[in-house]
Amino acid sequence: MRSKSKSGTFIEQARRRQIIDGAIDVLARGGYGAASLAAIAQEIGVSKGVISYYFAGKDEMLRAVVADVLAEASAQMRPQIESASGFAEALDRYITSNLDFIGTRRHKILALTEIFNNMRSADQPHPYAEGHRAAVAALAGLLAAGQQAGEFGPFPAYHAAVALRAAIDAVGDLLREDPEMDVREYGAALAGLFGKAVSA
Amino acid sequence: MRSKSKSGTFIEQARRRQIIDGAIDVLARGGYGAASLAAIAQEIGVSKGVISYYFAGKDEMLRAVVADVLAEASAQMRPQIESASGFAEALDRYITSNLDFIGTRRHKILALTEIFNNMRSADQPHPYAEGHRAAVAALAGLLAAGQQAGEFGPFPAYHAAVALRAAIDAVGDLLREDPEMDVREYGAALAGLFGKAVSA
Amino acid sequence: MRSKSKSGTFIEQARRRQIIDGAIDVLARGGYGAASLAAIAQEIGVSKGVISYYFAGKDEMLRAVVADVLAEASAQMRPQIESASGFAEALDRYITSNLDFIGTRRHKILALTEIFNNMRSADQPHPYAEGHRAAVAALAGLLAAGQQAGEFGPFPAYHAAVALRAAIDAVGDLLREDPEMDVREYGAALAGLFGKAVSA
Amino acid sequence: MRSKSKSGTFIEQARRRQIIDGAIDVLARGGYGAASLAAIAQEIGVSKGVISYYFAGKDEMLRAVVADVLAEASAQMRPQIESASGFAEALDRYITSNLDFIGTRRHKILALTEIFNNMRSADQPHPYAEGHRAAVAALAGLLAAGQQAGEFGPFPAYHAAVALRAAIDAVGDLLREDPEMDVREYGAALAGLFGKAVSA
DNA sequence: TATGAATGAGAGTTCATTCAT
DNA sequence: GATGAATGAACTCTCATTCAT
Repeated sequence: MRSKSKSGTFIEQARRRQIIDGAIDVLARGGYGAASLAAIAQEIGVSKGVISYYFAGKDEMLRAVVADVLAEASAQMRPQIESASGFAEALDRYITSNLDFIGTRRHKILALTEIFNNMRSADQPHPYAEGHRAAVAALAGLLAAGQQAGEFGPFPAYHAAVALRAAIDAVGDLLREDPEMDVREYGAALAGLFGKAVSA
Repeated sequence: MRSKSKSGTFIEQARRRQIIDGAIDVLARGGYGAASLAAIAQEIGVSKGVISYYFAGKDEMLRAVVADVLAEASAQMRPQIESASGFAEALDRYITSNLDFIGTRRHKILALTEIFNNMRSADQPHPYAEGHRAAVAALAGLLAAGQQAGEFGPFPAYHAAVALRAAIDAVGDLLREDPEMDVREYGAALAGLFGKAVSA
Repeated sequence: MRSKSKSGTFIEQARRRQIIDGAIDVLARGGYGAASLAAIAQEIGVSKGVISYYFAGKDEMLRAVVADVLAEASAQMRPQIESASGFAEALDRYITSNLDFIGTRRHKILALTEIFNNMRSADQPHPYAEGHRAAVAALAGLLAAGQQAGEFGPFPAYHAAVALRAAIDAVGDLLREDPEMDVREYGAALAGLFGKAVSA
Repeated sequence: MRSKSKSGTFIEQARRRQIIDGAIDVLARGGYGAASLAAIAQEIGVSKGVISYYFAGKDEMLRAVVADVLAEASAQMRPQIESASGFAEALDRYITSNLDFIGTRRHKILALTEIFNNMRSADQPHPYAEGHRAAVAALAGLLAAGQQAGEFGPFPAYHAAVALRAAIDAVGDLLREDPEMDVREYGAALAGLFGKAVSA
C-alpha cells in the first residue's frame, strides 16, 4: 500500500520547493515589492496559476518561505550550540553559527528580511513575529542561565537578547547594501563585543 | 513665474511640511502599504494633485520625509554629544540621546523604518542608505578616536559601530510590535552593554 | 473502443447520473456562481477530469441536468393530468401535480432555476428554452381545448398559459428566499385563482 | 454659496448616470455573466478605472442600477394607481401601468432581472429582495383592502399577490426569449384574468 | 477510465500619475 | 495654486479546459 507511490505527493513537494526557492530568489534580488506572483512564476518558468495551485494564496506561500528558512537555520545552528561546554562558549557559538548560516544563505536571509519587514496580513499574526519572539526568549534564557551560573555579569538579560538579535538580524539589511561584506568577520566582532559585554 | 512672490516660497514650504507630516502619520499608523498618495492627501485634507504639485513624485516625497527626520534627529543629538567630556561619556550620550529622540518621536521613527524597509527606487540609491552610512561612519569615528585616546579597548571600530547602530535602529521594529515599550530603559541597557564592551 | 463492453455503457450512465446529481446539489446549495467543475467534482468525490471525460464541457453537463429534471417532472405529472375527467380537473391537477413535484424536489427546482437564470451559451439556444416553450404550448393547448369544450370562458389561452407557468415557475425564486415556504398551500391558492379566472 | 457650483457634483452625476446606463445595456444584451467592469467600461468608452472611481465596487454599482430602475418604475406607476376610483380599477391600473413601464423600458427590466437572478452579495442583503418584498406586500395590501371593501371575493391575498407579481416579473424572462413580444397585450390578458380571479 | 498538474484568459481592485479646468 | 477626473498598468485570484500518465 505504501508503495502505491502517489506521484502527486512527490511532485507536490518538488513544486512547492521550487516555488519557495523561486520566491526567495526574487525577494532577495528585487525586494518585497518585486515579488509578485507573476515574477515568481516567471522566475521558475511556470504560469502564474501554478502558484495558486500549490498554495492557497500569496500569504500562505510567504509563510511557507519563512517556515522553510527558519527550519533550515534552526537545523544548522542547534547542534552547534547544544554541544558547547559552558554558557560563554554557547553564546559564542550562537553568534558564530547564526552568522555562518547568514553568510552561507545570504539570499535566504535577505528574503526573510523582506518578508519580515513588509508583509502585513489582515488578521492573522505576522508569520515571522512568533519565531522572532521565540528566538529572543531563547537567547534571553541562555543569558539568564549564564548569569545564574556565575559566568555572566549583571545586566538586563532580555534587553541584551533584543540588542544581540537586532545586531545579528541587521546583517540582512547590511547585505542588501553591500552583498560582498564579510559576514564572518562581522560575526567575530559581534562575538567579541558581546562576549565582553556580558562577562562577569 | 516661479519667483514672482515670496509668498510662493512660503506657501511651498508650508505645504511641503504639511505633506511630510501627513505622510509620517500615515506611514506610522498603517505602514508602507497603506501610504498611498490618496491616503496621505486625505490625511491632510487636500487633493491628491497637491502632492504631485509639490513633489516630483512619490519617490521624491518619501526622500523628503527621510531627510526631514534625519535632520531633526541630528539637530537634537549633536549638541548633546559634542558637549560631552571624554569619549565614554560621548558614547553614552550618543546612545541615550538617540533613543531619547526615538522615544519622543516614535511615529517619525516608525515612518522612517517603513520607508527604509520598503522603498525601492529603480535606479537611484536608497534614500536612507547615505544617511545610514554617514551615521555609521561618524559613530565608527567616535569609537576609533576613543581607542586612540586610550579610553576604549581594542575592537574593530567599524563593526562595533554597525552593531550598535543596528541595535539602536531595531527599536523601530520593536515599537511596531509593542508601541508601549520603554525605549529609555532599552537605551540604558544598551549604554551599559556597549559601554562595557568597548571599555579599555 | 467505446463499444467494447456493456459495462462501459453502464459505468457511463452511472457516472453521468452521479455527476448530474452532484451538480444539482451544488447548484441548489450555492447557486450558479458556486457551481464550478471543481466544486461539483469535490461534491461527488472525484477529480475534475471525470466531468470533462463524460461531458463535452460544462455547457453540455448543465444541459443534461436540465433535461434530467424536466424528464422527471414530466414523468411524474403526465399520468395525473391524463387521468383527469374534464378540463377543469385537468387544469387543477396540472397545477397541483406541478407544485407537488416542486415541493418534493426543491433542490432540483432550485438547480433548474439557477441554470435557467444564469446560463448563456454563445451560439446554441438556451437549454431551458425549448422545454419551456413546449410546456407553455401544452398548457395553452389544454386551455384552448377546455374553451372549445365550453368548460372555460373566453380569454387569450396562450397568454394565460404564460402567466400560469410564470406563477408556477416563480416558486423557484420564492424557495430561494424562504426554503421553508409551504409550496402546497401556494399551489392550492394558484389552483383557486386560475380555476376561477378561466371558468366559463 | 449655493451657486459655487461644484462642477464635481454635476460631472459625478453625469458619469454615474452614464455608467448605470451602460451597465443596463450590457446586462440586457449579454446577461449577468457578460457584465464585467471591462465590458461596461468599453460600452461607454472609458477605462475600467472610471467605474471604480465613481463606485466603491461592482456591488455598489449594481445596487445603484437597481435603485435607479425601481425609482423610475415607481415614479411612473404610482400616480396612475393612486388616481384610480375603486380597487378593481386600481388593480387594473397596477397591472397595466406596470407592464406599460416594462414595455417601454424593456432593457431596464432585463437588466433588473439579470441582477435579481444572479447577484449574490456575501453578507449584505440582496439589493432587490427588499424592493420585491415591499412590492408584494403593497399589492397584497391592495387586494386585502379590496376584499374588505367587498369589491373582491375571498382568496388568500398574499398568495395572489405573489402569483400576480410573479406573472408580471416573468415578462423579463419572456422578453429575453422573444424581444418582440407584445407586452401590452400580455398586460391586458393579465388584467382580465386576475380581474376575474379576484372578483367578488 | 481516471487523475491532477498545468495553462491562460479574465475577473475585480488599487494606485501613481497626468492634465484640463 | 489646487482640483479631481481619467488613465493604464499591475496586482491577486478563479476557473474551464487540456493532456500526459
